[in-house]
Amino acid sequence: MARRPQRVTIKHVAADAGVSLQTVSRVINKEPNVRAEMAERVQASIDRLGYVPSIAAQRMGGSRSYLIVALNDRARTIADWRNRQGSDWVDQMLLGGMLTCAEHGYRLIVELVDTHSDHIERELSAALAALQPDGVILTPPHSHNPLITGLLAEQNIPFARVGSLVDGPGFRLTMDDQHAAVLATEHLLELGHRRIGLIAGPGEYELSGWRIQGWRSAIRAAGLGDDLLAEGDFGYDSGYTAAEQLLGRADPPTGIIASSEQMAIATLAAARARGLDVPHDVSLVSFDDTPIVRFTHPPLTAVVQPIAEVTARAVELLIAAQAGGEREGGPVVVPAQLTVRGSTAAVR
Amino acid sequence: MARRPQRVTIKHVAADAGVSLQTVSRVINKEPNVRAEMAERVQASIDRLGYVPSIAAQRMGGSRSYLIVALNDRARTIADWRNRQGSDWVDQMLLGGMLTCAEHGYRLIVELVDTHSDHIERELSAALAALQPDGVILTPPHSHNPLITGLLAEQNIPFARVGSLVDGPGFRLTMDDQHAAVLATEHLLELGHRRIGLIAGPGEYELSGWRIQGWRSAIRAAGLGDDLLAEGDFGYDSGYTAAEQLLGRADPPTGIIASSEQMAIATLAAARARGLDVPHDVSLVSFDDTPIVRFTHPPLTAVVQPIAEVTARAVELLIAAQAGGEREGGPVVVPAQLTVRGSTAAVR
DNA sequence: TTGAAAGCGCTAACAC
DNA sequence: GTGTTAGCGCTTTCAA
Repeated sequence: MARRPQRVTIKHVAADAGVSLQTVSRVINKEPNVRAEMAERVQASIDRLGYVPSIAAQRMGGSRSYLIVALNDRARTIADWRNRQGSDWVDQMLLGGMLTCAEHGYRLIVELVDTHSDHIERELSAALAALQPDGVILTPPHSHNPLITGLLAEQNIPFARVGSLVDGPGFRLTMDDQHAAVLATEHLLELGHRRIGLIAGPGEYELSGWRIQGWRSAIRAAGLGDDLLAEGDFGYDSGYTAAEQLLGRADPPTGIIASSEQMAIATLAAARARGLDVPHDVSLVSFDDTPIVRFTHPPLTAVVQPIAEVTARAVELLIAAQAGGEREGGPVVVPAQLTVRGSTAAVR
Repeated sequence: MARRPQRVTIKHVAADAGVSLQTVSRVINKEPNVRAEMAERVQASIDRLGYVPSIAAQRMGGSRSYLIVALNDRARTIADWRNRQGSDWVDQMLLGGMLTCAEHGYRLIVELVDTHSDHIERELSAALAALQPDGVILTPPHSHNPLITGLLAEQNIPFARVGSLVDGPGFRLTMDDQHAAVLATEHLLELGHRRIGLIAGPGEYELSGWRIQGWRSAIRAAGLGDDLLAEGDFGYDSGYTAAEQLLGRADPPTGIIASSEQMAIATLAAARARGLDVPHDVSLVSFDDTPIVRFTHPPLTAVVQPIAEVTARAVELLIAAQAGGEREGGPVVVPAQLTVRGSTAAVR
């Protein structure tokens, strides 16, 4: 490959504007202590020459890298992709994260790491060393992994923990899963259901517990028992098993809330296999509003998780932290909502 | 924010191994002219210290940036995302691109640019200046945009053109849309259909033409007429209109091939609105095997486009080009396949 | 085969 | 307010 052509550098701008490098640098970084008139002149040169700073050079100079890393679970992400079932989590993260990054001159880089790997620290350290990101977004189940959070804290890299509320360093963001579970449960209660089951996610995810709490509190507030609980791993097979377990009881639920899209469609299939009609024999709520759940028959009532928005907020927090804003306070909550579709109906 | 802690740099490794910086650099970059014994010693130090080179510094030193940019159409990508209908194109690109990048120590960065913008060159130049990627992947309709390809060629940045066959610089990759259209058409012919319509994509996409050619050649080979042609813009509304147009004819098709997921589900809806049963009154083939088309009723027979694999191949070509391999020759073809589902049946 | 010197583009720290 | 100096971590010369 031939060498790259001559780039426009800060030097060219400085020469063009007849000022020092430093002044140009100040203008680029919107620092104070530059006369407006001077700033304008420099900006004019920048525009004329079409100068854009190299982020590699900026990073080398000791400033930011303008890179934010989104860390996802490798196994789950790849599995979802291969299925082409796109839990669409990554898609939504990319949307929210990347657009917000772009607004601030940052880029988002998606990285996958093994959750259950003993060399997780090495993998993460390598990524941090290579990229030197200005911030990291952690998604469950990484969000509360002390190996990860510890490393990040130690290296003084701002990070956001999505879906985690346990104490510790890092910004915390949630979609208020507990409240979302309450919404879903109350929706079924209002339709007259008295036996409402929950297929929870794996205990390794904090949000699995929150959803159980929300479901339980709503159930109890209605004076009902909370024994219709099963657990899956978010995957289809486990959802099918859990649904069978619930539907096979002597007192089966008339309404089921499934903690993931895959478990919801598995429940749909399990109900159908038993000759049960959804929604008339069993109502079903999915905890994920993916493209798929809107095209099943019937389309599923679902908890809409604002993944894109949460990621956008995470990016903003990280960039603000970079800029020196030492935000403190509680977690950022972007509440999920319930979208009612054909899979829930009044109890027969 | 406090400063970052001391990183492990090439200096530490050099000191640890008792060699010069240059020797370490040679080992990192697997250059020849290093005695095996020496290389081993240096590698041992690298491993022990957990050293990973900074890509910013590598880039500054005049070497690669280890970054590959995937350029997508802003408006379409955002619209798809917002719908949460994920044409899942970006998802699949990210999968294929990012995993392959990771294998070679590269990262993939997704960038969005406006296709129909007059400042497209400025947008692109800015991204190139900031990131200095080692390669760029162009997706339709950017793949044959001379403003873009010209700029890239001029700056000597290797790039891959997905879904474009027109002459010019850059690697060309296709999923053999023409053949895919033949497959879809022949499938319908084998089912006994004699009136097979095509809802083509917009002419601005090269692949729209290829699909028309494939459909036409198969139709003609069967001795049939090729007048059942309508055009959409890949979106739902245009697909609905096109479907109405075809189905409203005096001699409506008994089989329709739609050039996108959205146009396929629009056709499904249009058929249903006319009281037509799919597949018994009209058979339907989608040109995109997204999560959604497998959950419509009936699930759609679809052309499966190997987006992830094409992107993976593109990444490999770009990295090889970086390394000096001046590959020449024809386009890389990763053929699409047909998956038969419930939306196609023998003609009644 | 190895090492020393210079420089990539930018910013921090300091001087003016 | 503005300019000067030094240096980030690495790779490219070039010399040994």
